[in-house]
Parts: sequence; structure tokens; C-alpha cells
Amino acid sequence: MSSTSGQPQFRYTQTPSKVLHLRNLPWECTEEELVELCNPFGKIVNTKCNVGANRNQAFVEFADLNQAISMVSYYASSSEPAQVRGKTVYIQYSNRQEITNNKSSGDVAGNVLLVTIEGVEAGDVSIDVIHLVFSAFGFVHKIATFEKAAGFQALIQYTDSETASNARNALDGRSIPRYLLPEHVTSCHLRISFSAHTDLNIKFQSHRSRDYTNPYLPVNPSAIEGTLQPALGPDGKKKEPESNVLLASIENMQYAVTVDVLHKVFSTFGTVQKIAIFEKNGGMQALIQYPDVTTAAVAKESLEGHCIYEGGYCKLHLSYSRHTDLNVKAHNDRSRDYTIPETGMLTMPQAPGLLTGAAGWQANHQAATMYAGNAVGAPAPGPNGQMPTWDPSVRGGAYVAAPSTYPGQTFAPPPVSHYPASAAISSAPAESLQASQPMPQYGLLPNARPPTTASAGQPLYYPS
DNA sequence: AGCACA
Repeated sequence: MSSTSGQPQFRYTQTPSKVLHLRNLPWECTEEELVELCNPFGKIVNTKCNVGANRNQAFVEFADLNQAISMVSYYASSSEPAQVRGKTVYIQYSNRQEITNNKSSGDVAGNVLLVTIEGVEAGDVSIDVIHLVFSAFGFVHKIATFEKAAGFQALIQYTDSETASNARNALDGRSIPRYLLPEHVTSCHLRISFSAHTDLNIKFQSHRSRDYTNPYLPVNPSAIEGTLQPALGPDGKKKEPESNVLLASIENMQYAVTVDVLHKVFSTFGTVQKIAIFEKNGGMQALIQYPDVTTAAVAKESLEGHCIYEGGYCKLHLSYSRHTDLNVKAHNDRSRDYTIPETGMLTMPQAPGLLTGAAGWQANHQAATMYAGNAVGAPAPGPNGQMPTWDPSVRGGAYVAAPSTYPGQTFAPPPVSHYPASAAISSAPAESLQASQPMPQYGLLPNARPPTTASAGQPLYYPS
């Protein structure tokens, strides 16, 4: 910016653009004449003729900025001015970077509307509200919403362009009624144009897209639930229905896995009612039954892909079983029903290469107490809304003996993100989950009483 | 002869 000049400096201060502004053109100059003039300097991608009150101006857009610069430069230093039909044409850079012609899009009536909802975020206007508003003009076939730079937008598909036009004429520039919006939304104007689409491709019923012509379209669970499942495949991989019974496939079985081992691992998340182990396709599988779906879901999320033993041994893959109540008869190392009162119990198997985590248990103990009330899968509050009382010292006592096995060892999570496959159970992923549901100190308590009823995160139901 | 369209 020059401080010495008080003069307006039109052409010298103009920033180059691949769009050129041409004036003093002959009356009703045609596009062909513009092309003839400009073509020697580059590829013309768009034009706009007959601009201005006298219809003697035009815009020409080159494919490349350098082509526009070359044309301006050429005529700036040429002794022959640019001419059309013998008339001198004045050329300068346009103050816009591209030509926008209204004929290309937005005004061609189609059956699909592009609606920009101004002044709101995506969460403010539900797809049901959009459906309600736009259904006033006819049957809405499909809705797809998305967020772009322009803001929160929706594509709304009607049967025909007449219906779409009626909706557009009635609603463009109007606002969605206040009572349909959250209180904090102060303005919510609709900007409506026609989309070039004729048939939207809706893959899932979700909070961002609907197909009202196909009620059998699968529901995208992650989209319905919200944002809590980033682990779901980008292709919207179908999930089996949830169940209180988990099916565990155990990969790389280097060490024995008995019901006792599984019980210890899965009890971290809640009471395990029944376990059954069986062979399938040469691999080992197990069914683990919880009292409720929520507990099973937490266990599944937490344990999926993790290994019972360090070193990638006995890696767990979890899915929901179709069973809801296992028929476990035998009580042996392959199956057990923990809901049946029992007497003498098992000894812990010798587990090699065991993990750290005892210190983590202690460190997280307070957090476990604090978060128990609202953590997913935590024990349900009693009828008075209180958590069942339990004595932390009792449970702590059951586990505190453990660290003596590895004195001085501190809890140090391995870089899980780098080695997810070998990440062991006691270094489980989510920190919040770790806090509320500490991982089992498996194998660190050779003499500890097996927590058959007093599993981690659960109240003690009988005095020890 | 000096910048469209919404």
C-alpha cells in the first residue's frame, strides 16, 4: 500500500484474475466474437456477454491465470488495441475470480431441492423437522443432510419439479418455525435452490439421511446412536444385533484357556453368569453370558482385539451371540454356570509373561468409585438412586496382595496405537473405561480368592 | 468506457 499516492490507481492495483472484464464492446457482441478475440491467449472455459445497462460489456474466463495475464500484458504494450468489429475493446482483470452464470445451476427446476439452513449447526435441526416442514407441499421421497462450507444443507427429493417449485417458492427466505427448533437457535432462514440431482442415493436410515419410500432400508446403528462409535467401518459395516451373550473366538491359543481364565477376564465388566467353551473349525470359541446387554456391550468394546496373555497370545475376537440364555449343564473346565451356588473353587492356572497393571488398579481406584454411577455397564443404582454400598477396602484387599509378585513395577501403558494387536488386556484402550472398569490383574494374584461374585466394578454381595 | 449473478 503506497502512502505517497492519493490517486485511485485502477489498473495498477487490480489483482490478476483468470476472469477478464471487457467493455466498449459492440452492440450485442456474440460469444463467438469474444472467443475469436481471446482464444489466441489461452483456453476459454466460460463467457458472459451483454452485461451492463448498455449490454456492451462481457466477461471471459480463462482456464489458467497466466493466460489472462498474457492477454492483458499483450494489449497493455501493443500498438494495436484489442478490437471487435473495428471497435476498441478495453480489457482489465475482473474483480472476481470466476464467472458465475445463473443459467448453469440453481434455477433449473428439478424435483430435488438444495436447502441451506442458515444460522444453525447440524444438531439443531433434526431430519424429522425438515421432513415435517417440507412435507406440507407433497410427499417427500428422500432427505440427505450434510455439512459443507456453506453450512448445514439438505437435499430434499420430491416426486416432480412442480412440487419442488411450490416448496421452494413458499419457503425460500422463510424461517423454520421457532417451536420446532431448540431454544438457543435465534434465526434459521432457508435458502433454497434446485439441485441437479434427480434421485438421491440413500444407503441407510440415519440421523442424517432418510428414504421414506423404503421402510426396509437398513438402519445405520452408528449414525443413529450419534458420534460414540468411531471404530465402525466407513462402509457402514452391518452389526449383529446386541445380546447379553458374547461369542469369543480365541486366536493364537498358545496357552490353556479355561472357563476360570475367561471368567476372570470377563468379570471385570460385570457379573458373568455362564461360560461355555467349544471347538469350532479347529479354533476355540466361547460363549460368555452377562445379565444384560449393556454389560456385554462394554466388555465387547473393551476386550475386542486384545490378548489374554502378553505377546499376542490368546487374542480375543468378540461378537454378539444369538443366544440369550446358555444351557450349561456340566461344571468343568469347558463350561460353568456361575448362577448356581458353588463350593470349592479352582486354582489359578499358571500364566506366563504376565502384565503390569497392579499399580494402575490402585491409581484408578478412586476414579472407579467416582465414575461407577454413570459409567456404561456399571452396577445399576438401587431404587433410591443410590449406588449399592460396598467396601472398597475389601475389594482392594483382594487385589492388593498382587503387586508383591512384581515389586516396584509401575503401570506404564504400552504404545497401544502402534501395537494394537499385541496390546494386552491390562493395558486396555479407553482411559475413561480403564478408570471406571479397571482391567483384571490377571495372573498377578496366584493366591487371591477368585472373584467369582465380587468382580471388579461390582459390589460385594457377601462378606469375605 | 469502469464489473454480472443472488
